[in-house]
Amino acid sequence: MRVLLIEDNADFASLLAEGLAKRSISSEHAETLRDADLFFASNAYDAVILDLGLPDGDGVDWLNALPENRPPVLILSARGALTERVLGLDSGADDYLVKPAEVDEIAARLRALLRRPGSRDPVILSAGALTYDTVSREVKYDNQPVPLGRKETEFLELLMRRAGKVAPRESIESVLYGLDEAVTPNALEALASRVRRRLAEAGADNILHTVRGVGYFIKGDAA
Amino acid sequence: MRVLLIEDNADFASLLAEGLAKRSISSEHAETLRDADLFFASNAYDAVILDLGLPDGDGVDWLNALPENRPPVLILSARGALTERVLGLDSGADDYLVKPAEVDEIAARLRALLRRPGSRDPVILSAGALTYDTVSREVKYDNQPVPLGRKETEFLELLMRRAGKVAPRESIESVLYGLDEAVTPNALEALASRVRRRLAEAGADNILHTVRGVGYFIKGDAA
DNA sequence: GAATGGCGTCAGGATATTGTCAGATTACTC
DNA sequence: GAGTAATCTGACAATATCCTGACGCCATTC
Repeated sequence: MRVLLIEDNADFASLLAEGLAKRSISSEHAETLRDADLFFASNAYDAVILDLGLPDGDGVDWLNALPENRPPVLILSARGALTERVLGLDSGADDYLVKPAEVDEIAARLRALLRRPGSRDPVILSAGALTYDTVSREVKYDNQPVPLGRKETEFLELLMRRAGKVAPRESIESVLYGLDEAVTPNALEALASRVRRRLAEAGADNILHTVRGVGYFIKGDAA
Repeated sequence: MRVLLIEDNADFASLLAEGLAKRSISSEHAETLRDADLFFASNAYDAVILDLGLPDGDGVDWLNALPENRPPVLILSARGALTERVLGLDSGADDYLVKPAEVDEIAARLRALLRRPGSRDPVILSAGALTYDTVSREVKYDNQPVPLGRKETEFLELLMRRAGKVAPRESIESVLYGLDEAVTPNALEALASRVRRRLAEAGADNILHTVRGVGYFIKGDAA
């Protein structure tokens, strides 16, 4: 396992690097975000350990600027307040630890992060000019907010998570309504109709498509 | 988002469930591992919140017994010792929080977990340039979608499942139409004709072949 | 506690799918 | 090459599926 350690305190960094090495995790050390960019451009890492209080910018901003197919990021910060932790996680970090932290736990969390392969979903999903922020749950078309109800939003999110692919009816129903909750098959159709109207009112036409006998889908970015 | 909450303390569980609900995370509650198994067998969850000190066994053991393509698991335990945390994470948990924990943070960590989708691989059958997604029920030729009706799709799926081999008439009929449903032998022929036309319109010619007196087949990948 | 908006249900209408029929076409047998 | 049986295909009608407007209930909000 190979990680990039972004940390401005050189003493702490070397101590941590040594501890990780003992646990078969090799690391490279960047002291600034600029250095981190350089390392990042030329090497491939399995994970990133990111400190937040860096001399040349905020770690969270840097995180947001990373490409989608980045390795998992573990924030390791002295800022331990709840709002800080939530902000960090919702900015796309995969884990958040507060200093001081034991090396054993850092190593264990890195292993946990690497166990789940596959590209992560981006914080913001998009399909054409339509975007969905998975954190704030806002839907926008051409950067203009589209007002949607809870169920309506859930429905759209589900479709955007697999944009371009058809989501089968039963699959949608089992997510929106539980399996126990008895609901008319028409409920979903009414919902789709409402979502279409809302989208049309925002200028988004011909977005939500039906596949008769199967389900619904939204055209992906490619098409 | 839909999570399974495994927690023996009913008061705490309902409090947490309520808090999650306010953040648009719906949850179902299991008090024992046995209950959890039942819920798990019949429903699909996006994530699991797992308490460790349960009446009928240890949560970590239960975790180990789960199948590989399980949803992500967040352990929420009063046991906060370092060794406990490392053990939990190395047993397959994707995150570990120590009680008491803020609902905001739990929600943020759940969102972070869901950003990395595990194995949601669709099963895709293929025969030459023709592909069929068994989940979304989409047929494509040269990555271009082929619009098909329900029966038409069913017919094609059946043939693609045994691509290269001939599917006997009666076998096809018994699948498409029940045994009780009386249907003209011509129904199948009409279906095949329609499917051929649809495929031809998508540029796929000479795909669906007839074996006189036996049935239909599609050439496999080898040929 | 009233008002607002989301959402499930019902009903009527629109549309696509599919079974049936009939005639044309193809493949096999002698 | 003719005859026969099986299959193909176009048109049409029946049916399943879906869309949408109206209504009422429930939850959330002020």
